[in-house]
Amino acid sequence: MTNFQACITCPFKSTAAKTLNEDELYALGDNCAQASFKKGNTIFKQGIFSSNIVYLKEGIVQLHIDGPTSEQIIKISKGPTYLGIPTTLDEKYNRYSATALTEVYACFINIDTFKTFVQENGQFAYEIILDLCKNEVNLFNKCVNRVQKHIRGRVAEAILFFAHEIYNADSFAIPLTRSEFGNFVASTRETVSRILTELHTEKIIALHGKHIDILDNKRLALISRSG
DNA sequence: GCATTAACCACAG
DNA sequence: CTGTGGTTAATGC
Repeated sequence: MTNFQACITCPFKSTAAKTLNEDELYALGDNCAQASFKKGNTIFKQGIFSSNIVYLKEGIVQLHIDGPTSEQIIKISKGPTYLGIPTTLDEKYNRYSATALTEVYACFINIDTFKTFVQENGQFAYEIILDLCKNEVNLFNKCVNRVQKHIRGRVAEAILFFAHEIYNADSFAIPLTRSEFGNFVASTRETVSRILTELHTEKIIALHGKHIDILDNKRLALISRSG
């Protein structure tokens, strides 16, 4: 099975890839490979040599880094999105890892092909830069919030993040264990567990294991804001 | 001092 | 793996 058809007709094309002309799309198809991953699989790993840009077509992924004391979840991303541009373009070895939180379909794009597009197609390069910019600003905010908000605010923010950015719904199942959730909001599983039951008894959310229904968006947003 | 916050520990289901 | 209770260190009033 050849790839180039897949790229031309791919329904998950990135905004950047939409700027590519037919020849470039064929080139992309010839220089990338698709792979699928099951929940828990490693997509790429910190410290391992990397020569591909990863494009996440479908699925949810956690990016994590081996910190001074333990593994730290940096970010949770949902496809379609690029995954490893910062860790591939400028670095010989991956500076962080990506692990599937759901079933994942991803394309591994040859780095030289990707670089050629950036160098020769200004529109493509612009869309990539735009993406990286949004990302950086977003992470700046996350960084400040993680340091300055109280744990209740961070948990509330995380719930709203899943609702708005990942599931686009007020009812969903968190793709993390309590322990991972704790890690994600820079806290512990015990504390997160307590806050969640608190929010439940306060009728701000309905909680059934990993399932969360947001009952009171206003109060949740208030808690997220006021920290 | 006294209260609050949140981590750490331990144990049960 | 998760929830809960007790303990404790740090911080604020």
